[in-house]
Amino acid sequence: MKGIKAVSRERPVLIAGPTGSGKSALAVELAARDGRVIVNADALQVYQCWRVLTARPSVAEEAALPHALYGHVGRDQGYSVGTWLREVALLLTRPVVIVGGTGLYFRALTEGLAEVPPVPPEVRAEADALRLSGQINLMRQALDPETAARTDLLNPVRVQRAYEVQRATGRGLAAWQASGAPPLLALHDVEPLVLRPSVPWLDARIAARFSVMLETGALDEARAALPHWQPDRPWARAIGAADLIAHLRGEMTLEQAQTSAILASRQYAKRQRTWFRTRMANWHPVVPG
RNA sequence: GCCCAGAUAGCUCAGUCGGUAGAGCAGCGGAUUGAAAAUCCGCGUGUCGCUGGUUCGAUUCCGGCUCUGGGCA
Repeated sequence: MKGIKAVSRERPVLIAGPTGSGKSALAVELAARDGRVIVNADALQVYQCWRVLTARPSVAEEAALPHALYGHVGRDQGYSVGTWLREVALLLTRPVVIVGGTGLYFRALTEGLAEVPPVPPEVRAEADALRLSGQINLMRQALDPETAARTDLLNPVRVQRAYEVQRATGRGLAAWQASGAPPLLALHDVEPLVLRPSVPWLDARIAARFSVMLETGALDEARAALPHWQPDRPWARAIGAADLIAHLRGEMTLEQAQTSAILASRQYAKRQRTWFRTRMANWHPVVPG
């Protein structure tokens, strides 16, 4: 890939990019050149149960160079930006290239994440019950004015998060977020790269990639996940997972599952593009292809 | 060849008792501080198949034509 020579050998490198844009290849190049550890910044590639479906590096690729935070989380373990950030902090003693597609993770890394105590499982369970029974209003009403003002009150999961923090800590989310924590890696101390492929180029890659996934075992992974399938769990949110499960259950043809998964990937890539465009405007753009 | 039903947004369709039309999906734009590959918000001009007629006015009613289903031969 062009322009790599200009990338500092000393500073940590961050690589963000939409799904299928070729981030991993770029990370490998820089890791090989500078002896960096490749650190995952993708919310789904942390799960052990998916490798092919989440386009995680292969066993051979993981063996060839040091990788961290890939496939190290079990189905039943909780995981979040906070968990990820704490894990990354422990890795920064070595040269790294942090690569992934999760904008929120990069945001937390370079702008800091408020230190909010963890929400106990019973509070989460209570809030889940409220959301699932459509009682968002009850949760909305429990918020303090400051928190309510900066929360998207039409978004159930945002309301639930604010409610959970209020309930668990007796303090509003806004108050917690006001005491901002310093970033682990400020933008001016790193080499921030963002891949910005053209839409047609990426669409073609996404479609081709899903075919390769099917040829290299995506269905086997889905088959293995089938007995444990719980659509609401974070690991089950991997794009294409629900479609392949539906196919294995005889609810749709493989072709339908493929079409649906490719569509979902394109829509995801679009959301990523929006994040990168508006929130990574000062990152260094790299055009692949 | 005849009969019936359709032809409206990229797709599937609704609707207009005649005053130039609207949903879902797709697409586009946006938000996004602990489930983020999640979740949420905003955006709808399209020869209403073509062509005559009636009418102040037709996508809407009438005739013809074309195409697509289905049926009868």
